[in-house]
Amino acid sequence: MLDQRHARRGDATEDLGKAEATRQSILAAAARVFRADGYAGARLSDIAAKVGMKAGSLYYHFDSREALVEAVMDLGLKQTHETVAKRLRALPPDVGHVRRLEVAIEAHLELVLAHEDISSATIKLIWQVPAQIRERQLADQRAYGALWRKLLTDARKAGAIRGDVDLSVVRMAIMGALNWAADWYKPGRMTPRQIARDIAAMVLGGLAGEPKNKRK
Amino acid sequence: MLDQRHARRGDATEDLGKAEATRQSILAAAARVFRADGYAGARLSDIAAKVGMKAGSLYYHFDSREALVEAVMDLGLKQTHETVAKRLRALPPDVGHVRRLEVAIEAHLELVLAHEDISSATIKLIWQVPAQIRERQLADQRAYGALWRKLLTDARKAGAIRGDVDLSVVRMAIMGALNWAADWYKPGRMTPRQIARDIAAMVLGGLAGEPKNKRK
DNA sequence: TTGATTTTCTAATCCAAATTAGATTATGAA
DNA sequence: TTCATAATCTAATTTGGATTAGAAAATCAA
Repeated sequence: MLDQRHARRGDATEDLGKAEATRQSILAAAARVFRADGYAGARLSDIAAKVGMKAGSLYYHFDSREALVEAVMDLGLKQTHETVAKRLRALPPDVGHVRRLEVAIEAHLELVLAHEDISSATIKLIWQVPAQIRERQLADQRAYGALWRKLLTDARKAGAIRGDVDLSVVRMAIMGALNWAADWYKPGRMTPRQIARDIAAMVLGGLAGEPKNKRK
Repeated sequence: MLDQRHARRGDATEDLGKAEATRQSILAAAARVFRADGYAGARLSDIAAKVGMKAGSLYYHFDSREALVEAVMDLGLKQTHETVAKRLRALPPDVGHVRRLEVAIEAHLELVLAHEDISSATIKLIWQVPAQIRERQLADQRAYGALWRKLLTDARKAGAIRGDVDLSVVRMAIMGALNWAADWYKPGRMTPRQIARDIAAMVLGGLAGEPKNKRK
């Protein structure tokens, strides 16, 4: 479909052909608009304008508004999953379970708070989007959920985390604490990393009592 | 506007006059529909049907779709705030700070998970609704936020919670963990109270290490 | 250049709901 | 009963965007 005979040099990120390139920028623009205005409030014309085209032209790249939002979410989920997984893989193999959780929390949160990022749009959209799209999306999220489930069950097996709480609840509570940040965070006072540390400290160490390791 | 000469007996809950009574049932129906279908997906005709009337008739009670959703949210926020505050007030004055936090967490979560409740609709709607409504709503939430802020700062002053985390972050993380539950919770496996206990255990005691008080 | 193909634009058309106007029915006081 | 007002209904009308069809413009291999 795309004739690429001509495009055979440069790195993988650059070399996508024109259609694919605009497709990407449409996705980026859509993510921003959907994120800012919500699924209901986002207009195709807004998205198109951000890319410098007219609403109708979007249909050359996407079949419909719904197809577009679904593409955004697919990409966002994949990005989140891959980024977190990569950060975990990059850890030395002897790193403790609690530290691994801490790293996962930081990685996820940084994606959530990344300005104009597709990951955060995805998170916000999941409960706004038509039910049918949501079903598919939630199904896809299982794989990412599994990553976290494993993180937690491994930690428990090793005795690194307490045994008296339901791990599904814990997992969702962590997701909630992190994802909610997409909504209230305003850049300035604190960096994503600082926020991640505080949330990790609370989740892992608990609020009650004195800190295990006094920070700073 | 409402002639109540005739309605001068019975308790306060019963005696609202017809208009006010249907207004209430419209709000309840709207909460359910908005909660289930999202702001974008909810149709006035669905809401009207649930009350047993036609879409047009809603306009006798509310100026517009937006006015309706805003009324739902106002009521939901007020309900949440009042319920949590009441539960805290009901506590003996010598109850410790950590326990007070625990109670607030339980109360909030039970509202969030209450089936067909206006509180939970409000929480879900906040990020779906048009920006202008959201602004007003977030402003109103400050009062409720202040309740939590006080809970946390009092606890810290008393040395009941660790001193090395930002309390705003903590507060929002707790809200996130609790509010997110509105989305994933399915009645059946666990009760809202059990979930609340696990989240409170994590937030207050931390995941790492053994539980302070082994449960059950 | 040229023609084929890809990409975008313009200008309808479509459509699902929100909204409104006026008619109709309920209700309760006299 | 009767009247006035409250509450609802019916049946348009409006509206804001999504979607589409066909006309331009851009791109590029030859």
